Amino acid sequence: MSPGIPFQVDSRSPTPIYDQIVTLVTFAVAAGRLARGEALPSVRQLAVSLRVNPNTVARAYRELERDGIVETRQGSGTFVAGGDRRLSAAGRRKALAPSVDRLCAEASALGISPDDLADLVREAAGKLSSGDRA
Amino acid sequence: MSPGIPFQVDSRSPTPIYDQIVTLVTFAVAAGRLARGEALPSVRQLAVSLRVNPNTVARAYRELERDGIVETRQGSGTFVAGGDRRLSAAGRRKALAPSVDRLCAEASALGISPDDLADLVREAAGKLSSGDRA
Amino acid sequence: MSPGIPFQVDSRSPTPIYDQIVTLVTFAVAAGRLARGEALPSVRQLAVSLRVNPNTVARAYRELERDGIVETRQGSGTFVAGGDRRLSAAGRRKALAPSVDRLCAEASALGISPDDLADLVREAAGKLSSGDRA
Amino acid sequence: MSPGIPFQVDSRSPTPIYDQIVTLVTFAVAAGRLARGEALPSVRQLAVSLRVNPNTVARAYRELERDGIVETRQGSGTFVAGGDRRLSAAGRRKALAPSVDRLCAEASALGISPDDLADLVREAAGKLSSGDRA
DNA sequence: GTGGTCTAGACCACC
DNA sequence: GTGGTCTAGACCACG
Repeated sequence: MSPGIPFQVDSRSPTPIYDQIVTLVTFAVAAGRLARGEALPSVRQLAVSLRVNPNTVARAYRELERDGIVETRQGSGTFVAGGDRRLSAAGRRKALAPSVDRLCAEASALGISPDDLADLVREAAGKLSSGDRA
Repeated sequence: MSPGIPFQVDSRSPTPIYDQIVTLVTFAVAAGRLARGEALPSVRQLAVSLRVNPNTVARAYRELERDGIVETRQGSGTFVAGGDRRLSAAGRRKALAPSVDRLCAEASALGISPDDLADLVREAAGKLSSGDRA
Repeated sequence: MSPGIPFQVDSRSPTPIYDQIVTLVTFAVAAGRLARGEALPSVRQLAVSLRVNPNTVARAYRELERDGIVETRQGSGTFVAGGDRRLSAAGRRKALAPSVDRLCAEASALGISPDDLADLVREAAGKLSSGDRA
Repeated sequence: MSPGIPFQVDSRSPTPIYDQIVTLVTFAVAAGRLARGEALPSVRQLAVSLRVNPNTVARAYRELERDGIVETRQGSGTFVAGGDRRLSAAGRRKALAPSVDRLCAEASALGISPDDLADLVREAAGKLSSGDRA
């Protein structure tokens, strides 16, 4: 997972941290950036790297397992599960829609035009994808 | 306020509803879309329109009052407060930054490119601003 | 907190209950009777002890947090915040002045002399401080 | 009434203004400072003198009438009612007890000793009774 | 166990 | 009509 997902988490967000982790992993699998059978970082590793309580990571992994996204093999670690969870380009756009809508509502309230907002987003996303972090 | 804010709220969002209302009103004032002295919808009205409990709206208004964004006059209603709370264009962009970052992280995990994301956003924002409703 | 505040609340008072709680805690901190870092009773505990709805206590704690008087740690409890909020003797007398004035106005209307009033007050306060209870 | 009651009202108090007026008049009658048959100031007069909405004074008079404390005679004014509502010294002290208790609780939370509190009160009451106001 | 949010509905104060 | 407080009780997140 290290060389893939810009894995960062916002502890001040109202979205629970474990939920942010679930979303990011789910999305990474949907995008094929985490391949079938690939190992996820250990609970402790990821907890350290995200500066988060290990319980929180453990809970995220538990939910991912419940969703069939990952599998835990006792004593060996957590791995991306077997079934194909990749989404088409359209499916991935659809998965992102609620977040997009929420941002647009805020931008609209702030009086930021669609074009200006698109520019802001392109710029921020560009910065992210150059300087990734696991 | 009628012709101002595209006032909609997502009850499934992890962000508390009262917080969404606070954000939207704060942003609308920052953008100058709610003018000084202008009346906000009554607690009950807005509750009906958002399909939310009046207490939830009341809490949002209470917090907005503590923040000095609005003033309430007993028996008369809630109004945008006196001091100028408008923000410059740069200030408004900055206010939006955390939400933009969050979206970009999700898009990155989904493997959506900055350009594609920007297009998605422009499109969604465009739709919103054409068909408004308070 | 157990051996600290004579914590009682008057539900018939026009002063909202949550406000009475805020005042009492704020005063106790100002007096140094609640020390920095000390735990407050849990919301549910205090609610039972005051025979009040938990929501009412929660609201008081929320306001105290916004005022920087206490800090809440999720899943752990509510604690007196770090900054020093203690007041000098003069400051504490000043904080009490409005309540004193109000009582004096009532006593005056009742035709009770300043000396008699002082005696009444000394006596009532003495009883309170002997038989405390949180 | 002019030369009797230190008639002042605190608009920031959570106690409704009309209620403060009711209390003060009731107490003045209990003390014998307003005699049977004596005229109260007109609604408008008192409203001006207290800088308060006439409706508020009118409501106070209405409640006083309901309580049998005063009588309204159409076209002539409001007067202290017939029955003897004066209280003994003990009765007057008892009427004041709730207010005394409330103050003592606050003082206790502030860590002010009964003796110090009594001094504060004597001083404030003394000032009040020298410089009265209608 | 902790605090946090939300709903439903009652009652009060003010204009 | 307006906002404000309170209760009762459900459900969630976090440790």
